[in-house]
Amino acid sequence: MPELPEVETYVRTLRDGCGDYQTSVVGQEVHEGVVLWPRTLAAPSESEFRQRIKGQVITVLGRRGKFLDFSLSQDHLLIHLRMSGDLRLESAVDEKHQSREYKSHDRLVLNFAEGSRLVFNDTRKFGRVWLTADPDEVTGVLGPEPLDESLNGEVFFRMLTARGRQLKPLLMDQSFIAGLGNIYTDEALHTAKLHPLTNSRDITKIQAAALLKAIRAVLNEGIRRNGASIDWVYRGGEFQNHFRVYGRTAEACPECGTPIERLVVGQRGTHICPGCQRLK
DNA sequence: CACGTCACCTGCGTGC
DNA sequence: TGCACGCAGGTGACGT
Repeated sequence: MPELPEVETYVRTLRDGCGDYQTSVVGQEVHEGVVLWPRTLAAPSESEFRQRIKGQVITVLGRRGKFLDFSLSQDHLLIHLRMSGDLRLESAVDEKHQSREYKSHDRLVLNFAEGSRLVFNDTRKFGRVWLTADPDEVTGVLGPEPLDESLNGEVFFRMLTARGRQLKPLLMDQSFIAGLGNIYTDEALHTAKLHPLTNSRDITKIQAAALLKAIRAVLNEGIRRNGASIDWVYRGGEFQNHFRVYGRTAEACPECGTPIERLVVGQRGTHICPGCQRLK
């Protein structure tokens, strides 16, 4: 499900409070960790997880690529939502949660000392959670953050031309750049007027700068619109109402009016405007 | 190193 | 109505 903007939205919501529940996970002491679907826990073992997380306090909530990074007193709790993961914070005073019931597809729960709880729900069971003293063991392989100022057109040009790969799979490779998924990659390539099959080695310096600018533009717009909500999983975002190409097969390109085409690249549905995005 | 294929999972929409 | 099929925001393990 989520790409960088959706994960960023979760982080901000959990950190700063949401809707009728104006509280933060930051400062919460974990009273108990409950594992409902064991494979959700990538590491450590379930027994060690429960023992080790008890009593730790959440001090900082951040994001690295598509990972949520909860800094705890001693460890880091890393969560990757993959395709269908969802997080919800339930208040201790919320009547309907007093029974402490679980919803279908709830996989892992953190019960906080003050009575509220954070629940990880994941229909497709692809999501994973890590508890580790060294988050680099998990996120160390990630490429740079696309919104990080230290990444500039010059650096990005060198990164692209150092490889000889199709642009779309390369942009979706988290070790190349962190946070882009199927939606934002299609949107960024369209904005930069680049075909997804273009070889990264053939990119000019100008095109590299334009692509980085496009990536940042679509990510920032996604964040500003609270992410994209498609289907039944993630609610609240509205970026899905502003897609230029993603999921708009046969509709008119907002730039030139040409019908948008769907192709498959690296097993993923890919949307392009054949007028704007030419393959040389 | 680049790329294709399958696996991991569940649920929804479509067409017969 | 039932049912097969294709599709879905992600990633990792293989084989070529």
